[in-house]
Amino acid sequence: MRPTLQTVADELGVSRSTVSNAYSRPDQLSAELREKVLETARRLGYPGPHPTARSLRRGTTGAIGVLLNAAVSVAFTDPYTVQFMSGLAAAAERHETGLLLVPLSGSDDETAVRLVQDASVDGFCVYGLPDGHRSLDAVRARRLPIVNADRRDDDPDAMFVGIDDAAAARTAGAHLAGLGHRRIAAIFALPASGRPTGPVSLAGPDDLPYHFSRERLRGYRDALAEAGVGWAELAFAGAASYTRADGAAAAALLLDRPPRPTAIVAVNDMLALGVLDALAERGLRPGHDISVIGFDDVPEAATAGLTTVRHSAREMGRVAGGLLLDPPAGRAARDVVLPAELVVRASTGPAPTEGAR
Amino acid sequence: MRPTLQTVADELGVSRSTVSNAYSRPDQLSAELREKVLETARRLGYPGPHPTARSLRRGTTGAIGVLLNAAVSVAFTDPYTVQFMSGLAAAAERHETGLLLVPLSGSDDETAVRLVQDASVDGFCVYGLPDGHRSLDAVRARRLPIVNADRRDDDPDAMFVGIDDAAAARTAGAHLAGLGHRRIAAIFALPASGRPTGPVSLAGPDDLPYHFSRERLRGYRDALAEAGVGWAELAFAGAASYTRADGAAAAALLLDRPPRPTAIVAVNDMLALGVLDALAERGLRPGHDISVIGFDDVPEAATAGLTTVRHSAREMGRVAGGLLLDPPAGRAARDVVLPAELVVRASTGPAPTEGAR
DNA sequence: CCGTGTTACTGTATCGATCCAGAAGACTGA
DNA sequence: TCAGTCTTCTGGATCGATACAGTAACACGG
Repeated sequence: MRPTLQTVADELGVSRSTVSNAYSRPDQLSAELREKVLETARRLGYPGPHPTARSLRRGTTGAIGVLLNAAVSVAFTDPYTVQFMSGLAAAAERHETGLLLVPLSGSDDETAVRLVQDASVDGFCVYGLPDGHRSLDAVRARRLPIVNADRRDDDPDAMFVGIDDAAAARTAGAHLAGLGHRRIAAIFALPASGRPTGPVSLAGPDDLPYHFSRERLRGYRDALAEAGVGWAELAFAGAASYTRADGAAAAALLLDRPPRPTAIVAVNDMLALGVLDALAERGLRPGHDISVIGFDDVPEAATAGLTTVRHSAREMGRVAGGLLLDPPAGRAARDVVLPAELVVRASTGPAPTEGAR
Repeated sequence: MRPTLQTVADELGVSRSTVSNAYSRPDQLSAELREKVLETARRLGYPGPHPTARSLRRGTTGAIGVLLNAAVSVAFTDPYTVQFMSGLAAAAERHETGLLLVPLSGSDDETAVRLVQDASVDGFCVYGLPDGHRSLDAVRARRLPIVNADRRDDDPDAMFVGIDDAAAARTAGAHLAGLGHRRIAAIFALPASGRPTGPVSLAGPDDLPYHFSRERLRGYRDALAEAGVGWAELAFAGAASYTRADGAAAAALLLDRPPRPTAIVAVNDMLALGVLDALAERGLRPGHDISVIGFDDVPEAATAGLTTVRHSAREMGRVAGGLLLDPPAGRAARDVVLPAELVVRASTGPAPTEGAR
């Protein structure tokens, strides 16, 4: 039988409490006895206090749950997510805390809810889930600390970390407009509800289920409106996921049917890189024939010469972890807005003059 | 106060067991009563059975622990690890199981042990830890299922998944020898014991603390010995970590002091890609001036034209998860050796004739 | 020698569920 | 009709620890 505290206590003729204290509160017993206890434990093959039992009694688990928007298996291949996780992990390391990845992806709603309910964690980091995802109710029901990363919802108790997406997008939009672009298309992704990549009509940014996409599109809308380009004049394509391949597929639809836009904005870099792929396939020169703007400034963006909005996913992860593991007292401090800036690279340039090509 | 099973039971005038059954064993009570219980629970804001309490009673936690060799924060940036994790996550998803990342990196030995002891998991996947890592004893003491990925140790109970590293390396070594290479150097990494990247002398492969490095070097040794190249004729450089940058640094040491090798083999692709970087910096042509072989065939290897040994990290992760979550009956089936094959690309070519350059 | 502390350890209640033996009632078949 | 089975629900034991109040022993100042 697996040895327990009691086993060790009996062997030594001391009380269970004393053995427990030997592990968790060394100041509660003499150094000699403690040594004797630990030695006996070693001899009996007692691996130390049972983590689950300890968690139950203590009321804390030493782990935080991470809810990812995509399949864990996909998330790992997305550089932005990887950076975010890397920051989160750094924070967890500092607090000697584990990271429990909750695989929500393939699961139906019911399973997703159960997974959230069953997660032994002290708090949740919700990363990029679409609004209204079934698991969100389950998360709230747990009444644990929650930090939303790159997303906001109507939960007044949830903490937040992210950037001012709308403001950043406004800057990017102004940049485009300043270059003379008027025929502009936008690419975003829609949750994997089986919806195919394709052109869509969009009454307004509010129709998008992802907070960051929504805000970013809102920023573009405002900036372009200021330049005299109305919402109705924009073209849209919805990708099936936030991946490069789907970005390329979405771009293809925009490029292959007239009127061809002079600029394409994507709500993140992966989609934008896909756009560049689609341009390359067609022999179109980014920044000359068609301007492209991404968002996030993942490492590949620099290599590809992609104009984008730079902010630090890693820092965001770090802050998210900090908020969960060491929540600041003030309510205001639980809402962290990180800086972001437009990085102009070769993928944007003056709009080609009408009929020049 | 947070509602418990009892709260719901009292409200409804039924027993605690019945409420429990409503959640966990629907066949044990009538559909109507179950609906009433769930409805009451919803009304009271009861989030479902407490995961920790349930785990304690049931004896299972619904999560598996992952011990990574590097800082979690670094691991996420290594493509091979990412692929492995992606496979592991896929397996976890299928079994509705969480993945608990145990951040061992920055921690001193004592902390590492505590983290392992405190992890609420049903099993451990040990991935690429160096032999003798302190946490390994702690893992064994837990007496949980263990699967070693890409590593073997002397624990007879541990399961295994990996490839036949030595055989694969032998094939690669034969390839090099067949191309006429005789002045050959090898690059590997040493655990982050503060040891700097630098040239080292190595009595034999056995001195390496990483199983896979050891085996791979062993394979090269055998193949080269067969071609008449003795161990003493080989040059070595130890990198501080398995990263591209450290690979480049290690390669620099080999390239900048005569006699310059005609071929450099690295125990993984990241180091090898670093070697290519170092070559590029010096205007040396891989496959002409210097041949380079990696190991793993990460996606970047194809782009870089790197000759390497292909095997699937993703599949390995998947198998590791399967072994943990659904252990096969037979002892033999708990030792899975996946296929691997040499992929010859542009980075290897005939050895330059002496003094040709 | 008493009162007050301090140190070192014990014992019981408790964390929040699940398990399992068993009871009560309904149903079945001969 | 009555034993036997099924369905539905109950109650107590239990998982393995920690918290906290309490006790005994010893020290120390006055």
